[in-house]
Amino acid sequence: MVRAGLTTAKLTEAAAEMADEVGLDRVTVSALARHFGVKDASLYSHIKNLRELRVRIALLGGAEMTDRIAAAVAGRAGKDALVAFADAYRQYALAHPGRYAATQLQFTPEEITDSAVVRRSAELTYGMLRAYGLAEPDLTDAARLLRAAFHGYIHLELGGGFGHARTVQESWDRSLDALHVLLENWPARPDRSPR
Amino acid sequence: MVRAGLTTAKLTEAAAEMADEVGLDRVTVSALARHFGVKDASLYSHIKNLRELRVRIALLGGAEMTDRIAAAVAGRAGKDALVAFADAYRQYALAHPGRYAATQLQFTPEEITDSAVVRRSAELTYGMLRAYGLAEPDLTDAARLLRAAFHGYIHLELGGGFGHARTVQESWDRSLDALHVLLENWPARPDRSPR
DNA sequence: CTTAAAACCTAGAGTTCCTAGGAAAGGCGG
DNA sequence: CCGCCTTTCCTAGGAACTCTAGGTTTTAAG
Repeated sequence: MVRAGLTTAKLTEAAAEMADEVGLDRVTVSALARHFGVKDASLYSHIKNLRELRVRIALLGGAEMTDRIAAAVAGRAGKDALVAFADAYRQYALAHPGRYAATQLQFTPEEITDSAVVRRSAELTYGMLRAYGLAEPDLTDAARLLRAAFHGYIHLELGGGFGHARTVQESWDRSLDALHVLLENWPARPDRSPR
Repeated sequence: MVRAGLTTAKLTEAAAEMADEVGLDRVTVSALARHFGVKDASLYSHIKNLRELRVRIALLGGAEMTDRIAAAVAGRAGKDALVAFADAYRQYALAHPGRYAATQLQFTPEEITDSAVVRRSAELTYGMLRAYGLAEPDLTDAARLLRAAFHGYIHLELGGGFGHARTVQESWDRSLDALHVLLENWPARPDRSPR
């Protein structure tokens, strides 16, 4: 009998593909074992449990995504960089919804501490914002708002949360215009909180 | 033997409470049956399946949330309304993370068509934006960006996606300031797309 | 009191996650 | 070539969960 020759990497790749095709929640250990023509129990030599498999999908997706974004923003600044970042983000998420969904799981610190993905992603965001000349803590606030807007948009789009009257692409482009204007006119901080 | 006197409404309420306490994915039919001291199969007289239970949690959460938001924005306009809307949104989501998570499921059209929640939520958003004097399609674009930003912020906050150096509350307040400025200075539409 | 609906039950099929311990394949030194 | 050891994959099975089919008991209305 010829063996499947499984490795953790092969399992992760197949699981990621399956997640993109049928949805993350339908990636089960059983389904993955069936895909390789192998018994469920055989997978547990390569992964600790289902949770670990999902975290691996997330780390794979996160690394791929930051690679695409890094390539997109390279050599750009200001609005060019913002649009390139955002479009690369959105295109990856739409092309790989399962991997993207995995990146949105809640992680414990030890699940991601040894990974460079988080740090790299933060560096990219701050680099993209550099041209706008913001200083801390405005920089952090702006980065958080951007991340939230990007993720929220994708999440709503994937979930069908938008009607069809106006295409999402048009709204997305106009929202990026608006966010660019926002970053160029980031409001001055009040000396003390008026609220 | 005294009967539990189950109804669909009681099940939904208990399930929602359970979701807020232990997380939506740990709300199971079995756990709910145990909670009422009843066998699993007994619940299927009141709910069709687990999916329906989750949808009901979502509709309950959505209705409660729009009620809170409606009360918060009543009598306010402009930035007051924006801040009231956003704060009510965030406070509900943080106080009821399980219900809120349920509202983010992907629904089929027939699961929500008979519900007024979606329409009411849209009305609130457009009403809140009225003072900014936007016309379509800018109104739709702005509404989408706001929804995305709110949801993205909450999602990242609940998932622990933010570091602790700066409190989320501060960033949130500053982001609302920024969004207010943005809405007051929504960029003019280009006659033809320059991208 | 009768009766019919509603609430709850037993029994069981099928899926999934995961563990424990055993067998077989492949590579390595002798 | 051969024994040996690591890795890969297996059988067996427990526990939890979803859901169906069909029966029994409670409740309330006539």
